[in-house]
Amino acid sequence: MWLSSTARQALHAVLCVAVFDDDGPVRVEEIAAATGGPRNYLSKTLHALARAGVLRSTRGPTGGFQLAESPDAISLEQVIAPFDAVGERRCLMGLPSCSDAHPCAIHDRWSSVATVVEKFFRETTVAGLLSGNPRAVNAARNAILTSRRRNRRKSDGSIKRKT
Amino acid sequence: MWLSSTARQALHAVLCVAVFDDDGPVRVEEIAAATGGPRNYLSKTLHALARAGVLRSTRGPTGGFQLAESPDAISLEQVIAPFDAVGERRCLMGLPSCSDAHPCAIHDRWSSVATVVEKFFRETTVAGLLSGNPRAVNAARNAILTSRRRNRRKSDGSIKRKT
DNA sequence: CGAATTTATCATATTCGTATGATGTTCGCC
DNA sequence: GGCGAACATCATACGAATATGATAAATTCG
Repeated sequence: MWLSSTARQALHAVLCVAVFDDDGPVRVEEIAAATGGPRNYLSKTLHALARAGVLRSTRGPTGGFQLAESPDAISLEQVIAPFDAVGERRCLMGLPSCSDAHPCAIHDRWSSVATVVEKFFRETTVAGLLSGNPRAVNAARNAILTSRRRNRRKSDGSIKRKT
Repeated sequence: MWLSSTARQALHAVLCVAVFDDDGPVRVEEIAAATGGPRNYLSKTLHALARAGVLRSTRGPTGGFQLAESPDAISLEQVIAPFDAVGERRCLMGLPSCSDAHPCAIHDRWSSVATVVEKFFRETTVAGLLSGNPRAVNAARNAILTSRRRNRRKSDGSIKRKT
């Protein structure tokens, strides 16, 4: 039950990137340090998010990952979709013939619950997360910042455009 | 997302057994035929359900699986628990420190959704499934019955106690 | 241009859920 | 008791998700 490990990493990574939106790209190394995930596997995950149109990647020095769109245009479903099919509802017992027309014994009761879950992922946006809990957002910022401090990034603080 | 393959098999199997409650035990072979699942793996799954106190198994001829308790005393969570930890809520992003006291950026919004899901599995009972959709229940009965007819079980119809 | 930096990608390993086949164990019945 | 039916269990295999390490490709900057 619940999300796969990769989908969780993806959500966490997108939050890390979103927190630094308008401050230039965030590197894989920094995200890996902040989330504790494996670096190269994370790279693959982030690349998939870029292909999905959620992130934008730039290579070379000063490179990294940024949001591809405005935070309020990115739903959690978009972030999770490449790794975990949260959109397509399936029969709780795996019956292939189960549908609204030919419901299994659990279908009706489960449908109303599944609808709530799907609605959550579809309607919750990255912007919603950012505005929801300032303390958690600051914690994410700090995780990235300490990673930068450790590695003495040349461009520390100089790329910032907004704050 | 959603249930593991094994948990789905378990749900389906319990439904098959429940449909024949009071009609004597149902054999693994019959359940496998009805669900299309692999026989020995199903055996293992059913055994786990027996250990969990959901089913009762008897060996030898006339053996098979029965419900261990009354259908209204068995929740879907009990059926799923041995295979899929649906009870323990986890942080959507995998943060180990995430809790009500130290919520992550998604925690609060997600909690209310997760509560609905957990409540569903905790409060929906096997009896509820049986009473919910007579046509689906009949379909399950027939799947087992045709399996019996194919194998010409000696005790066909002779064990029935109620209907 | 050349060196440094960073993402992209490939080949391979590990782990876990799932599945298979063979064999052991218990039970009912003659 | 002995035979056959049924669950129990073990050894093994397969595949997908996850992870690792090495290498390629792109970009910046001096």
